[in-house]
Order: sequence, then C-alpha cells, then structure tokens
Amino acid sequence: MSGVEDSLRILRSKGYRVTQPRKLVLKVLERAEGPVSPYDIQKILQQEGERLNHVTIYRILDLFCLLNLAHKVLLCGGFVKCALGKREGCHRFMVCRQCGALREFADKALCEEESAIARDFGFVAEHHFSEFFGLCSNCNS
Amino acid sequence: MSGVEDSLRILRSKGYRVTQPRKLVLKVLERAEGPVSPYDIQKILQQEGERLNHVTIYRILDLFCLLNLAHKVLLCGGFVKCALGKREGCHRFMVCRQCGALREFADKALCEEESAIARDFGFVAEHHFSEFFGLCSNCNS
DNA sequence: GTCTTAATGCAATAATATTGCATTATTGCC
DNA sequence: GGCAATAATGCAATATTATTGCATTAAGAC
Repeated sequence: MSGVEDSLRILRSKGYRVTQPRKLVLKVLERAEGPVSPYDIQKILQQEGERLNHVTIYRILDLFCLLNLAHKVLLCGGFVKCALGKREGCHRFMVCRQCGALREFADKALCEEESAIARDFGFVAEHHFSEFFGLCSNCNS
Repeated sequence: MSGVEDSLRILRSKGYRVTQPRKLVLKVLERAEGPVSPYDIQKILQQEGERLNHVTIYRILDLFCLLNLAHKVLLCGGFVKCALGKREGCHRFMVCRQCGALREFADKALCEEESAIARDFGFVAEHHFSEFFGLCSNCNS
C-alpha cells in the first residue's frame, strides 16, 4: 500500500491539484524516520538536487494537516506523515533532560486508554502525542 | 508552601545567585495559569512596569530547567513552572484541529501507568506531557 | 564599604515563520 | 495536443523567535 498514492488520490478527490512540490513533500514525509521540520524537508530535497521554497513547504504542510494527511508533532516543531488507512496515529518519546537522548516508543494499551479518555470528553482523538521528560538509564545511574 | 521561596532556596544552595530578574521570572511562572513563552513572560512583566531583556529570560529559563525548577512544555514552545515538592508534573492537552480549541485536563491513572512504562525502559520520568489531537465535541457533531 | 565575579543588558546575527503579489504550471475543455 | 482559467508556487519583504560575544552591573563574601 503506497501512502503517497493514497494521499494524492485524496488531494484530487477534494479538488486540490497534484503538483510536483506536493509530491516531493509527500515522498520526504513517507521516507522520514521521524518528525521533520519544514526546513528539514527543504534540506533533504536539496541533497537530492530538488529546490523548493520554504514558503511553499509551509503551505503544503498546512494543507496536509487540514486534510489529515500529515499532522504536527510539537516536539521540535516537526511534522510527521500519517499512515493512510490508520486514522489514529501515536507518537511517544522519552527525552532525557541531561544528555538530550530522544527515544521513540509505542504502547498499544496506553493508546486505547487515551482514546477512551478522550471519548469521555466528547473528543475524537485522531493522534496521540506524548513525551516523557526525565533521566535516561545512563544518566540516572 | 511558597514555591517561589523554595526555588530561591534551591538556587542559593547550588551556588547560584538570587537576583531580581530570577525572582521576577519565578513570580510570573508561579502565577501563570498555563505554559508561558519567554516573550509572554517579558510582556507580562512589562505590563507591571518591569523591564527584562529577552536574552536574560532565555538564560534564566534554561537554568531553571537545568535545576528542574521549571520545565519546557513543547506545546507552543512555552515553559511551565514545576510545583516544588511534587517532582512529577503532568500536562495534558486536547487540541482541536478544526477550531484550535485547547483544553488542559488531568488523569491520575494515566500518569501512574506512564511512569510504570518509563520505568520498564530504565527511564525516570519527571514530567509527562501529552496531547490528543483531533476534533472537539463542537466540531465532530 | 570594597572586591570578585556571576549575571545581566545590549547589539548583532541567526533561525524560523508569515504576507502580498507577480509568475508558473495544473487541470478541464476543445 | 493546444488553450484558457485559476490554483499553486516563488520571490521579496517583514515579523517573530532564538543565540552569541562582550561590556556593564549588581549579588555575595569579607
């Protein structure tokens, strides 16, 4: 299942044009390991010989968020692509305040629990983002 | 229990000076309802007739984070003061992607569960920050 | 009060984000 | 495929946020 293709289909179906810059940004988000900032995206593309104005990238990311094709992860102001088909995305990080180590992890049970809590508030949570801030195993020993 | 006084004591005990700017920033953090950014702090102080250079505020906040007197909440790049005595802080927000509504809430059970997960990784979590991103009750009906 | 030096303020600059408008390129239609 | 309409992009200017080096100030020890 190609997330890029699916995203393009959604764009088209909502009356938005499929443009070269949008395809490029989608490709970067698709391949990125973690959250990438607008300027990260610009640099990555530059290394591949592609040039894209940063304003364009900002606007494309705004649109993707609006359409729920991407979402903003507030850690370092980056963006993460949402896997299509799975509407609920989950991003969890442990951040060490001493050495700055950043580790992403997953926890399905926590995810379900969070969804339940959201529902109790009448809120439909599409993405959970969480961050544990403290000392990693190296720094607390 | 005055958080400000306790914080000043910690500063002193670690060999840092108790200065007017540090006292002012502490007071703002103490009274703030939610996270405040460096420039928020500057504006708040300005309204009270106090002037503080933004560079100074950045440096003070960095120090407070280092000493664990405050911590960075990455939502909107703001800072939140840690209540002293309670080493574990928890900040949870629901953010509506449609209308932008921001609602802070608490959940003790979730907090404990998160601490347990962190421990499993050998990580000592001092603060949990989480964000549910989706549609609020107004926007999903 | 005086001395030491940590802490602050200032000026300059870097990095990130936003806006308006001219230009380009996608899409629908022939 | 070529043409017209206009959505999307690029550019220039500007705003906002963050960082650095150095001169000046003020906190704390005596």
